[in-house]
Amino acid sequence: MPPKAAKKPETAQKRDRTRAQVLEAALGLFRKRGFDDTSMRDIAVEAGLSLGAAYYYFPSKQSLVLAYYHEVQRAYEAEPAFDATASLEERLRAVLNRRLDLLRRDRPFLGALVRDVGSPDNPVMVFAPETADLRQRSIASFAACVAPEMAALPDAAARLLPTALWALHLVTLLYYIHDRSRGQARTRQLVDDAVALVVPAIMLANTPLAGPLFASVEQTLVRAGLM
Amino acid sequence: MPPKAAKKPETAQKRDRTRAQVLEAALGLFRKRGFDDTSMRDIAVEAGLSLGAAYYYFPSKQSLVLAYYHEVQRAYEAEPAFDATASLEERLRAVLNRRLDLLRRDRPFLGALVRDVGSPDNPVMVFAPETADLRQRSIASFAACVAPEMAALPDAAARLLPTALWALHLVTLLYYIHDRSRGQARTRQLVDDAVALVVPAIMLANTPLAGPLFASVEQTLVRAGLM
DNA sequence: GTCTATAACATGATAGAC
DNA sequence: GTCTATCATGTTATAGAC
Repeated sequence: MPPKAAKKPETAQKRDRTRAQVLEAALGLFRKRGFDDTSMRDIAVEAGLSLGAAYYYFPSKQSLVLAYYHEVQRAYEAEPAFDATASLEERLRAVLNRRLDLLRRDRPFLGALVRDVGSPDNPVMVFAPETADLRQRSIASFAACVAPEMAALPDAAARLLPTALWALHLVTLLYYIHDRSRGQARTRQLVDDAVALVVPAIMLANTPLAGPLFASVEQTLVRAGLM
Repeated sequence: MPPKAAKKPETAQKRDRTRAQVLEAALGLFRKRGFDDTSMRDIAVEAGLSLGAAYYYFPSKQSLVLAYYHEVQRAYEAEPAFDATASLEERLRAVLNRRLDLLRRDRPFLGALVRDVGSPDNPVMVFAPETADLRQRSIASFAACVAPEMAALPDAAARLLPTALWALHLVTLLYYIHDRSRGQARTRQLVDDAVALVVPAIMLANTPLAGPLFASVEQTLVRAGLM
């Protein structure tokens, strides 16, 4: 029998409920006052618990961030982001914009969440082993978006494409976080422009000249351990 | 007369000396024990000052990071990184490797320094207005490296090139920080590979087909306020 | 064994005296 | 300019309730 199996379902349910309460309290306060201006004590009070109890469920403030990431990815996967019969351009725009939509409410505190991108020791950073699962699921969702085109592409290009699109997604997110334009219109424009540039590039990957180029790029990334 | 002019040169000198002492103490401790394991109290003691006095010179721990950035850029500009008669490939490799060399001693704590990349409010982040001067100087140093080629390129491509190379530099730095291979050999390999990919791309920018492409890219970046 | 509460610690940062 | 005192907060230790 699995070691982590719940012996007492009711207990597990209570546990999950309390945990969800803490996360909910945290996100509510983050939205109202920002990440840095919300202390673990505030979160505990809001959740009706003591500080120690809050730490029992979330061993660090950053772990609340990780839980939030999971929540966002789950929400994304909950319903399809694009119409499979639409054009490549439309599908890409739909996916990238959907991700922005999902984060819209939380944009003011996203900056605090994604910090520590550069710290190799931080378990919550975008490239950490601890977030590999989320990363893979995110890349897979881009693969699903361009599945028809991937089938037609040369192998190396096809293997590169989903990760490349995920990287584009990260860039748009970073821009989104810093975007102070009304309704973040500039980010939406950037998405449109970037997609308009990327689509022809994907098509060009089918030309014979592009073959060796993509193979070289892939070799570089593989050598670097990035793929 | 300028408002910030030194009325009493001796005082200004002492001030600068004390400031330098604090920075020196901080960097020494960062190198020995890492950024997070060095407290402002440790730094103050090492510099022979009280905590409050240390904060008088550096209003935050992050401001020590900014001072460090300035120091590195100054060191880079102190002597030419490449031989102007060398090939484009050699020059690019020389510049990128030189920047890694300058940071080699401090690599273990670089991760802590570059964190907060995503926080719009952090004044020390790579894209903040407060670091615009450093960013411009860094981009300019790449422009100097490819000056001969820029003259031969179409306008849009020429304007894009230095910033693009600076972006490549940032990527190699991020990789360097996480690189645990012996002597960070993998980063050096990545630099070689990336330069080998980039140089032909720069040459291709001269073909008539590439003209509109670069113009589109530039328009996108300008629209986004990135150039 | 599962959960919760209280106390204490370390540290970044600030206020005010001199 | 420099110091001492103090605060706020992330985190840990520990004791005990159920």
